This record gives sequence, C-alpha cells and structure tokens, in this order.
Amino acid sequence: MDVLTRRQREIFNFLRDNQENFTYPPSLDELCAALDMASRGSLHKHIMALINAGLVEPFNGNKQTGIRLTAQARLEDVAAGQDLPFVGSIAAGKPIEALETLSYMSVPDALKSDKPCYVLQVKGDSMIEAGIFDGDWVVIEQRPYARNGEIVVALIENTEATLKYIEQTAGQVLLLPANATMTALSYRPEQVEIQGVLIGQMRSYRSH
Amino acid sequence: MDVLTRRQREIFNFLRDNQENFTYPPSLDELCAALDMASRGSLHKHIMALINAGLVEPFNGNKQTGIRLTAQARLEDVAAGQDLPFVGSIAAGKPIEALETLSYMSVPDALKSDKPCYVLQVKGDSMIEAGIFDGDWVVIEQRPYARNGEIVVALIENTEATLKYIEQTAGQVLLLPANATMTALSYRPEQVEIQGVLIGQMRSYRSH
DNA sequence: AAAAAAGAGAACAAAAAGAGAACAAAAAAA
DNA sequence: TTTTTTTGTTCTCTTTTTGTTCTCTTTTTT
Repeated sequence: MDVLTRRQREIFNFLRDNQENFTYPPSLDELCAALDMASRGSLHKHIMALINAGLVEPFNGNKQTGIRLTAQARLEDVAAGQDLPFVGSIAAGKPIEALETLSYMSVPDALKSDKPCYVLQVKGDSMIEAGIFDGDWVVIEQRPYARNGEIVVALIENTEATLKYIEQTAGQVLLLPANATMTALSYRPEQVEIQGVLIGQMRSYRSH
Repeated sequence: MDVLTRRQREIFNFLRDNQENFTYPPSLDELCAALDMASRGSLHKHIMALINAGLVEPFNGNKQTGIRLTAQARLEDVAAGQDLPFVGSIAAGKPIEALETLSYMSVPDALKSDKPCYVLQVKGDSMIEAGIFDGDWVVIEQRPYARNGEIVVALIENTEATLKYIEQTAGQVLLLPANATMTALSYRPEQVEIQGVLIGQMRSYRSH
C-alpha cells in the first residue's frame, strides 16, 4: 500500500483536528469550503486515497451522509507519533472520564507494550502499598481480560472505575486495594468490566 | 561505501536535527529553502550520497513524496537527541557504576528538568516505603547540592553510592532509608558527595 | 597548479494537485 | 407524489511540484 502524499496527510490532519467543528460528518462540498478548494472532484481523489489507507470511511454505508475518521485512524496516528494518549485521571469511586484524549505523553518503550496503551493519572491512596501514589501516572494496556494478581482498571456496575489488584474465581471477582485501611470488594463477574491492565508507572518529584 | 564529505555530514546532521520541524518528509525544494541553497540539482548530489551511505531513503519508492532518515540513521538521532542517558544501576553499598552511558531512554517531559539528567535503575529495597522498588528506574538531576528532604544519589567516602533521603545540619549529614528494617547513616559533610537529586521515577509491570 | 567538492541554473519527464463539467442517485423541499 | 437541491462519482484538461540529469562556474583541498 502506498504511503500518503503530503497533501493527503495534510487533509487527514485537517479532518482529525477539526472533527468537532463539524456538527455532522462533513460532505465533500463542506470540506472544499473549509479547505478553500474549488473542485469537489479534486478533493474526492484525496479522500479516496485516505479511504484506501483505512483512515477514513463513509459515515452511513453508501448513503451520502459524509465521511468520518475510522476507529483505526486515531490509534495509527498515536502509533506513528509513538506518544501515548493521556486520557485523564482515575479516582476510586468515580467513573473514569470518558476516553477522550486530552493530550499526549512520550513514554519510555520499557513501560509500553505493542498493544494499544494509554496513560492515566492516579487520584487517591488505594494502591499506596504497591508503590502507586496519589498523582502518579500509570500506563494501561487496553484489553478486556486479566490474569489473577495483575493490577487492572475495572469499571464497576458501569458507574465507577478503580485501579486494583484482581483475583477472579468461578463465581466472583475480588478487587483488592493495596492499603491496609481499605477493604477488598467482591462482585459477580457480570458486574465488573476490565478496561485495561497496568503495565507501567511513573512519578515526578519536581516541585515546580 | 564511501565516507561522507564534510558537507554531506553537515546536511545529514541538519536533516537529523530538524526532522521534527518538517510536517512531512521534505522535498528537495523545501530542503533547499531550509538550507539556504539555490540549486536543487546541487542538493540532489548530496542526497544521493546520503542514500548511498544508507542514512536516508525516499519516503515512498521513487514517488514525489520526499525523503526521510533510515532506521539506521534514527539510532544516531537517539544518541544525539533529547533522550536521557541510561548510565547503569545503583545499589546500596556499591559504588555507582562509572558514568559511562550504556544506552538511552526516552523519558516523559514531566519527569525531566531543564538541567542535565540521567537515568539509573534501582537495585535493592532501601527506599521501598517511598514507593521506589527494586528494578525501578529513577531520573536524576545532576547537581552537587540538595535541600533537606530530597532524595539524593550520594557518594560516600568516594567508594559507595546510595539513593536516600538527605537531612543536612551544621556538622553532619544524615542519609535516611525508607525501610523500617534499615537504619539511618550519619556522616560528616566532607565524607558525602551529592551526585544528583531524584526528580522522576518509573516502573514497568511487564512480565516478559 | 591540479584535483576534488560544492554550487548555480537550465531543461525535461513524471507525479501530484487542481479546476470544472457532467451524471446518477439520494435527500430535502414543494 | 413531483420537483429541486445536494451529494458522491467519474471524466478530461491544465497547472504546479518534484526528482533527475546536464553543463558550467566557483570554492576548497591537496
């Protein structure tokens, strides 16, 4: 597969950076106006190249409802820049803030994996005895399963997310804090959704 | 393979140091402008030499899509670039392995400072209660002084180096471990040389 | 002085980008 | 419904950009 030309990359970047400026996925004419181009046909060539590269797709099948980025596009972009998306903070007792990427963070290779990863900032002391402190950053590998003993980002009852050790048996899932002042929580498997597994941790000692 | 001429090395260095200033792999014309050259043809000769040397390659076959550094050249970039030197490990009771750079590690900006920094890997449990575990990496800002309460790399009697909390008073220097099973050490100021101060910490949970 | 390296500038073919027209199907409006 | 507008698609033609090659001149090195 061919690599994007400069103009194609330019248009893709524009699409990526201006998604939220379009109330609905933009049509070719709309894009022409936004890109200050006079010819729909010319733009069409570029869009076809982006579709070919898997970065863009028609929004509603073959209907004329505009185009949008593919799910793959964002990850590819992240991979190309090798920075990880920093998606917000996780505090015991609150749902994780929706996975909108706030910014990007360059992370050492040793703290990543070859699968999609993202970075969260930890709020609270529930994992203090595991050496994970309030304010630390954690690198999370995005996957829906975990082995016992791993530290996971778990979404409980679709409402609150926490960072805990996990122990799974036939009928129950145990979420264990690393803090003697807190107690373990026991759930049925269907109450808990694993959102990712801890694979890295970082701390800054800068006072600023 | 021929050796690079001075000008060729100059152009390669420019390419290496400015690759992030180009939004897209640069064309010959763009490079001419950036290098303040008037002739594409002249530049072409140099680029061909770099391609011949394996340092540079067309971005997409022979299409008009610019040139980029080869994978091999990127290694040179890491060495010269913004990554921090990884200089070895520090274990309580042993001198720090001489500050020869073993490799480089890309470290998040938040864990660096604007002063010279390097990375060490921690051996031992002397700082376990401060959340610094065996095998963790620490980012050290290289400076010969510290404030009380900071965690420092201290060289004792020119023979052994440790990572400890520091408390300095008029006549003595206290080095405090963060481990209830260990005891604090007391020295005279001239016995202790501060080699750097902890400003960042990282941990990998990958099994591998 | 001779040789090597670097540079300017012209010329050319191919690639890429763009303009604009035409058309059929879908969506919106009457 | 019918009509009008919008949208995606395809096409040809023109302009711009890019990589490449060439000759000739200038600068640097030996």
